[in-house]
Amino acid sequence: MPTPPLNSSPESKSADAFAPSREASKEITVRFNNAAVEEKVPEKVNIREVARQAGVSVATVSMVLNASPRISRSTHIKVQRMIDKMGYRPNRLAQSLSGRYTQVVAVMLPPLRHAFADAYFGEILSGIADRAGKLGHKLLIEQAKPQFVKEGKHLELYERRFVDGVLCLGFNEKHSFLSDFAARRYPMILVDNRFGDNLLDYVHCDYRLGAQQAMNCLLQLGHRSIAMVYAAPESPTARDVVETYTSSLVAAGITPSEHWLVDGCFTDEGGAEAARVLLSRDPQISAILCGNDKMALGAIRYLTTHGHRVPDDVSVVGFDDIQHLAYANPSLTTVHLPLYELGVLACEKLVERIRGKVERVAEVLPTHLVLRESTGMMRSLRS
Amino acid sequence: MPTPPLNSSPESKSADAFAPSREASKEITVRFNNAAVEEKVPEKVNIREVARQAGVSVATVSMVLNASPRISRSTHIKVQRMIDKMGYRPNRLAQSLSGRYTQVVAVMLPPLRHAFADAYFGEILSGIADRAGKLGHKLLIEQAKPQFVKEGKHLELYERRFVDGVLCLGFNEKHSFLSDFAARRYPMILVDNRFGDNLLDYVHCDYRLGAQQAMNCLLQLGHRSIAMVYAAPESPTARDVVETYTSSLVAAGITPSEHWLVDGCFTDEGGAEAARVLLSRDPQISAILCGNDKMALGAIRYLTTHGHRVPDDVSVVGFDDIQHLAYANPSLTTVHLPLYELGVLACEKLVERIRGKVERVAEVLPTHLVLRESTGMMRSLRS
DNA sequence: AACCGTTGTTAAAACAGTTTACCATTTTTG
DNA sequence: CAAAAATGGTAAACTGTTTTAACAACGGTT
Repeated sequence: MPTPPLNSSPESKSADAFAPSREASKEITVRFNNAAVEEKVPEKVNIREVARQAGVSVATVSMVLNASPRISRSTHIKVQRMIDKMGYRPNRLAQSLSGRYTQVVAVMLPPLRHAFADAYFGEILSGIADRAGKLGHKLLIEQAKPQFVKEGKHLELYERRFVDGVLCLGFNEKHSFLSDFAARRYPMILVDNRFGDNLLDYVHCDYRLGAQQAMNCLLQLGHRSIAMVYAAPESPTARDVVETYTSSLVAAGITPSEHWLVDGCFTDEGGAEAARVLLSRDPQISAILCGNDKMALGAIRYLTTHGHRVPDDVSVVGFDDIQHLAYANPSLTTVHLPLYELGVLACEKLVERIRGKVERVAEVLPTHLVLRESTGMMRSLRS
Repeated sequence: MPTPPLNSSPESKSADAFAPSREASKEITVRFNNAAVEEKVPEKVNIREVARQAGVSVATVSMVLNASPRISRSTHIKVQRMIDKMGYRPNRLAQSLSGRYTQVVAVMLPPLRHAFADAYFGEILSGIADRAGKLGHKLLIEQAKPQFVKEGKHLELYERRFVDGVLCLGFNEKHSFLSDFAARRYPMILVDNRFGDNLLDYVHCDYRLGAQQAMNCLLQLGHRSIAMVYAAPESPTARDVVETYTSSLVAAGITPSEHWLVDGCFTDEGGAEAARVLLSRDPQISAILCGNDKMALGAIRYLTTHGHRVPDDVSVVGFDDIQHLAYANPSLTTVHLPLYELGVLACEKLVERIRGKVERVAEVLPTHLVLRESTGMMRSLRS
């Protein structure tokens, strides 16, 4: 028995907040039953029927529904009352067919086995879902399996009018099919990355700033031999981190060494292996900057189980600030990425783009460093 | 820099498999460009236009699209060729409006802060997404926030024709609004739980079997003082585990003690705290059965940091078998829940229910125990 | 030769809304 | 007080499909 059902959740507020919902759902039941009683067969109540019962035209009901200013107050009330009485709900297939928008947004995830269970994606998704809900949009999720792209289903999303726009999470420059969207001017925003050619709309965290914050911290603590576990060099934002790492060293008068750079594949195990390789290459290393928290955790696990104390011997800094890691031992100093906010922003901008309010989306969100226990002063400087 | 983008993924197969997609998307580009060249303004090509160009009626094109046997081979080919040439894609809003189904299924998650980043939900979701894709269905995700339910949006999902059916993950008997679905005969399947009144369709893992497997293991290892960290007593499947735990003890001639039962709230920290409480109540306890892996991990963390060796002093068994935990130290013995398969089955059954092929869904999937390092023989029995 | 059953196709009627052009009333303006 | 403008509402066209009933054309029976 898995994951906390509502009421046993840590934030019991959401559990309490749920209580009224039961009454609410009862109320709805009552309302629907009333409708059923009054009209014997309320099956399939449509706008025409409402218009007839209210003694107005179909156009009038439609305008009431859309709060058109051309309808007088009295008519509005009369029609609205009938709508409520009959329990009428406009069919959104018909609305979208005749109207301009579907009010649906797709989220595309990469074809990783655990894409749906990922803390990083999950945090962004939460932001997207919350904002989409507020904007009255529904969310469609797709995993961009090779087959899916091969059959052109990503374009079908628009062309068959499933959605108005797409948010793409976890992709990088190698996924060139993303350019198909831009080529057809279909609204699409790349989330937490960008393309080198800058033709795609994007919204991402300021990885340069984040890397700078992490490096400033380590340098101020007196570290000179600072290694880095990177990943996914095909991702521009990932390259930002490596470049900033290197230039920070140079700016501090330190000569970067190729021996200090290892690919950790963004995974737990990759991070552990990277730590092993780094220390075997250069035992002087006293700090490691990791491209994400998972790799940082792997590195810490390797270090602590192989006679290196963290942070006494080696300091470790991560990237992401994913949940449930604040409790790790030692807890992880990491660059906090505003992923929830990023999701919110991405969704907001996408809708603006769909509505034609903006032509181009290119936003960058600031990061900040969260100081915890995995970093400490350079050995030689401690009193 | 988060979660592995495709190509740096551990299963590099999916990365390789992705390569062809780029060519595929290019091909599509080419095809669309051709269409554009041939017809100047291919904007909004619809079935009427295809019919005109092909010299047949609209009905004929529709029947070709739906592979009706009433269309002759020659006509079929002629029309299909025109469809391809014009790059025509049927508008699915119109299709659904006129037809019976939307071909969309909703997944409803509880309003937990990290519902989208949860390993347990994620695994089920993967199964659902894969099967939905194969069945030609799209997936809509909703979080059942209190406000959402209060406004009756869960019913709107059907009534405004957003979806044909709903899968509900992570809910229990306290969420009585779920009964609204059954009351209206809207297709809905409760995933990995059931309701006491048995009025709701469900698909869940065999928690009794799982608990039995875990208990058999511990009893065979010689343990007599076996505690249990449960959670969410309002969940019938969670109760299954507690009941089986108790009856197993009785069957083994052991008198269950209330001191052996603590609520761990399904969380990491809850599990740690529960372990503390248990051992303070009864230091004799030599084994702990936990209602999920998170709590088991928390318990192990507490034990190992407080002078109890796992499994030498205390054995721990979890429930779920979530990924990335096989590498924990010590690795966790746990009851494997077939969550991916559960998702597949749930989706499959929901579609059958939608199509009227079945009246009722009530399926249970078997579990199995995964033996790892967190369990061992009772101290006194070791040689 | 009149009748019947296939076979393949079509016109027209759903499906359920939005939007536009137009038409009466009123109200305001010159 | 007539003309112009504003107000409130409506009929009809439109969105893009599926489905049904009807209908030719044709070969095969009596």
